[in-house]
Amino acid sequence: MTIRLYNTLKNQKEDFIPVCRDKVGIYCCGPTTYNFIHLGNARPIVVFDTIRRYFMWRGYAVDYIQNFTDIDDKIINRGKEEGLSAGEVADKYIKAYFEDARALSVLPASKHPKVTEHIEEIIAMVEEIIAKGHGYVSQGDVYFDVASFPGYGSLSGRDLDDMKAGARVDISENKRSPLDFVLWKASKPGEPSWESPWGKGRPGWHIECSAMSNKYLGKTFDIHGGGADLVFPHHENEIAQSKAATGGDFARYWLHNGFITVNQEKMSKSLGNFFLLRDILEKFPGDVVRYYLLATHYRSPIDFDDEKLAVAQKSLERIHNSWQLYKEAQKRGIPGEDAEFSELISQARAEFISAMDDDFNTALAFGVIFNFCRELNSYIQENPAPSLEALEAAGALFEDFHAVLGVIIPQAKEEGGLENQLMEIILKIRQKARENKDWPTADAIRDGLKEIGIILEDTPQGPRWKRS
RNA sequence: GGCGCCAUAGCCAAGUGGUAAGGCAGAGGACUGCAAAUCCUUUACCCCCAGUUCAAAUCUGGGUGGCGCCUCCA
Repeated sequence: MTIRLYNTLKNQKEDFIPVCRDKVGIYCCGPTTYNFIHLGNARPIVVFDTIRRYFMWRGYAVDYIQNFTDIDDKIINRGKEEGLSAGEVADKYIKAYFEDARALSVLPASKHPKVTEHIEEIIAMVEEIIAKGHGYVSQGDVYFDVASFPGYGSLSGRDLDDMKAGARVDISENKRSPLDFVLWKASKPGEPSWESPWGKGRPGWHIECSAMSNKYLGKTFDIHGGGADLVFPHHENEIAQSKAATGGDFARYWLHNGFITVNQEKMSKSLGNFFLLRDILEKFPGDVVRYYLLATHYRSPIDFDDEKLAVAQKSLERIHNSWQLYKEAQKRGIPGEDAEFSELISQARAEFISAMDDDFNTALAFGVIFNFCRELNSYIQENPAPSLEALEAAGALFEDFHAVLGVIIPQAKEEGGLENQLMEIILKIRQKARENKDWPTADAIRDGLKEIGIILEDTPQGPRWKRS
């Protein structure tokens, strides 16, 4: 079975064939570090983390590169507002990025290269582009000569004439054509700058990804990911630069995630309708946010509001409850196998793989998981002495789901020593009351606990509690 | 003006030719002192019109509605 994925380059699903057997190289455009990330930024981070995890789980050695754009006009401006240097702004938000990513169970990339640490490579690539006749110097700036590159527009499916017709391209006297874009930008006095053959300046907005992907993944690699709004011009320009400079194929497969909208409008910084991830995380746990992002296929748009997260939380609880029931069933399991139930487990695993193989259909995969949970719950409920072997297989399947999706197994409760001891005493007293059919006392304890944020449930296996 | 995407139950959301996954909400039932959790049952002819086909939510054409990109943007 092969993994199929939707390639923006061809506008269709294709079988995934890696450049190098059993290895996958993925480059994903990371954030520009001038602010905390918002929910819209979080989507590609979670989506491509999941895709990366799936490849790993399927046995590929994955090289996953996600950059930080740590020098840029917006960072410089932000520094002026906050009274910090550009470097300090970048450091601050890179640190914040890792905190946010961890909350969403996003694994660190194989490498997180920064633009400012790859100026040498960038300059070398710009020189190469000029040497091959695709770039030109003008007033200390270096531009890419779009007309010199025949394939320009193939990713975004547009042709040069159409774009010229649109009056929204930046007109600059330094450029030969309005479509040409900056490779190297002369710096203004007081701005961060680096020495180059063309004078002091800094990299243009697209060259960094070409230079860094080339350094870490080579001139031809497997997958390039990012948000759909990067298709044009960012990714189009990357293709032009990279192919012009290296002569390689650059990325074989281009994957793009859809947007998050608010009231049917794109969530974006320019519209001001964005929600910072850290604000959302104050109201909802990270795994709920991650589940919410993965409950819809990655290419579809998602509309956001608080209720959606509340629904996501309830849905995810269903999975977590099933995990809890499984843990409890383990305690009363008996050695031996159960062929019928084991068959259901392998079926669920096969369905999960088939869903994920089909362009990483996490929405379908969750459907498989919910079905599996129902079957497992039934099995546990109907069998006073469930098969340990079957339960072990079920647990392994949960672990597998979790390895890919990252939200299946609830985060372990902290071992609050005193809290646990107190709860033990309280539950013992309440149990006495229940035995005496003193329902008012039993209910008063349960209600009282609820008020301080502890949910108590009486299950056939005894009382169970958790912090709400 | 150019290019592209989407339209499935009260809400969310899979499904891209063979007669509609899943979640939330709702209704009924089992279990329970009650509640929760869990289980069982139950809720859709897939925006409209025309066409292709033995067969279409799924393909084609037209229409309506919504969105995105073409400028920094995940």
